Amino acid sequence: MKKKRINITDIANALNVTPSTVSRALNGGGKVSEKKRNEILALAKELGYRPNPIAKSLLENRTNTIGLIIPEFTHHFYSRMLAGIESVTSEAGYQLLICTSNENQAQEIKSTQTLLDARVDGILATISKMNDKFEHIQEVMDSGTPLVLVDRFSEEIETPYVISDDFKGAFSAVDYLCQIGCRNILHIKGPDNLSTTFNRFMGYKEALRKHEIDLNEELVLESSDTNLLEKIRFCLTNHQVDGAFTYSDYLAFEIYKVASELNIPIPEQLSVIGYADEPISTYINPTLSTVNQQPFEMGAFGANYLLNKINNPEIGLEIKNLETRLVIRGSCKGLER
Amino acid sequence: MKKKRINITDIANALNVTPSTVSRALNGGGKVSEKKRNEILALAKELGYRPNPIAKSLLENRTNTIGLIIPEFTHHFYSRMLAGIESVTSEAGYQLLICTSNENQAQEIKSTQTLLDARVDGILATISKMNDKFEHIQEVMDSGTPLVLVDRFSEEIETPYVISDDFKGAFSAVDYLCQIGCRNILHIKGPDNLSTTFNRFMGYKEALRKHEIDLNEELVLESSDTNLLEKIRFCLTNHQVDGAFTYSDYLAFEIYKVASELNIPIPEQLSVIGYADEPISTYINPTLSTVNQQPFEMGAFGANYLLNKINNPEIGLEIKNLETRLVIRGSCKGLER
DNA sequence: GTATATTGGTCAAACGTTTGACCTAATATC
DNA sequence: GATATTAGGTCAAACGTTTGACCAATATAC
Repeated sequence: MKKKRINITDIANALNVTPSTVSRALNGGGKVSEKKRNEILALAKELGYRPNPIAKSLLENRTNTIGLIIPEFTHHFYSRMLAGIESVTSEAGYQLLICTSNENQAQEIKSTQTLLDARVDGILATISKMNDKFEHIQEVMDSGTPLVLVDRFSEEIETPYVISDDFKGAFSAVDYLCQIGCRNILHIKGPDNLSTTFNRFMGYKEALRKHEIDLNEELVLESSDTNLLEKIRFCLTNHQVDGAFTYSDYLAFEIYKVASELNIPIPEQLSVIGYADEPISTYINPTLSTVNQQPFEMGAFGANYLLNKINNPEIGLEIKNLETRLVIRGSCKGLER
Repeated sequence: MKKKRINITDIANALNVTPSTVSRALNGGGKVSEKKRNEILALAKELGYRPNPIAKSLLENRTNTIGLIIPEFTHHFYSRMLAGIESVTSEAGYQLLICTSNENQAQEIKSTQTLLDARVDGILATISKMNDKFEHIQEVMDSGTPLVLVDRFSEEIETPYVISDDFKGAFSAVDYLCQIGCRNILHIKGPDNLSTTFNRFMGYKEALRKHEIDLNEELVLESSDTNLLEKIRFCLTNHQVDGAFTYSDYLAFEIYKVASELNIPIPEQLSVIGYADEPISTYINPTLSTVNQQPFEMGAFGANYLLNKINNPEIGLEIKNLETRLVIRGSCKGLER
């Protein structure tokens, strides 16, 4: 059974003043003599008074809470993002109400409803992979609740975004591969319909163009392909592939698998760069070069952005493209030779 | 600017009834004619009425929110645990307020304060690694807020626990190593002062005892040792080590490193079992055998336990020891041979 | 035909806090 | 000495909801 918390009226009664006076004493709003104020402060401290934020919320129509919707907890990327978000919100004295969508639109809809019902002051969300309906997002925007979307972009929703610069990230990776001498660079694309898939592919193409390498369509594979391993095997065998850039680190591991099978040494004969900088990358042999998306910074930036928007509702819609960081490890030849 | 939400009084005014009637109509508490109820329900739906949980909280002295304190987001174990917790709380219609301690006691203290201030209905926490003060935990208990601790145990705190059965987990691993014929089994202990470290070590010893193998103190190393690699090297070279059981998967990778250096083939000459079933384990070569602690189930169980305790405050203090699951992969010889 | 129960509602308090409006006594201004 | 100002408070409404107490009208029981 919850113990009764002492409240402002208890203090008021004990000192024969009104709750208003106690409130003003505690919040420093003039109108109370130095003597009374000290008495009140002392008693409040002694009794361990802590204001009830619920009463305050009801009155002020704000909860000091921000709502978060993420697709999953279990991906390292989202964990780091979450850590970044939490570091900012907790510092700013905001609480964090968390929901998952499990990449499931129905659950995402339910989550937005939950957060709106809870009267959060703002929402930070990563839309789920499978999305074709946007009414629930529109409803959030219509409600006047500040909304910032992170990580994934959708043309259909006009709101501030904080995303990672996939184009530049991919470009930097493939540019590096070209610089170390790769000429036949394989690319494995991500899931269809994701802006990230598209942008990384564009970055790949742009880097090839910069180095005057013709795009070879046969070297572009789809991760969704059911016999992806087969296709990789075919490419490695027949196209003198000397470099590979994959949509994710996990896809890079598929390349490792086939390369090891075919006795193609990495990095001597094949340089590989993945994407996301999964922790696994440093444990695998050889350690995997990759593009770090700085998810912590992304979360932190998004949270700051949202807090800003909460306090300055007139802030417009902006798309913030965060820098990535190319991390070169054992899976690539070095630059100097 | 937040749009005004329509409330019970708006509906009441529109239909010329009192808020009480609307409330009773919505909550089905008799005393309202079928006709009026339908009118009210229809209008509520049309206007998109959603009850304000804050007002309800103030009145009922419960928030339908449970608070969570975890040491980190970024460990796979805690991510999974979090997922388990969320699956239960969201299903039960509870919200989740999340804080991190960053394994830092000061922050843990701040977090408990935050959660108590927020008037959460219960707290689920994993105490931070470094803990010597317990007043803040005591304060939670004194406040009458139901508390369930997960993952880590401390003798100093008397409250329900949901922990993983480290003793049995370790026992099953070492028992397996013995069964496949290992006789000189190395163990690397975890951080001092952690109950998990102690219990896993006890499980290791008990399994040796079962198989009538004398404990060789020289085969027991400390992960905190600054020249751990050196020590492993010494053991592998001089003690004919044929099995290894480590406090964590990461420590197992240290063994991989030294074994590869010394050209000791795994699993032919050395079988290795780690602990925690990090996702990395299936990507490393050879894939690592390990003890899965079922963190998702742990989180789910803890959350269920807490919800139960919230609704039945008289529930006593129990220590629930969850089963682990031994996962045998490429780093161990098979049972039949 | 009176007493009683039932139906369908209203009223007001309560939850804890803040805040504008008001009040009184003392002090300052001229 | 009359008036204005100030300091130090009090009062009550407000936030949105629930709920026990009350009430009037109708239906039921005898």
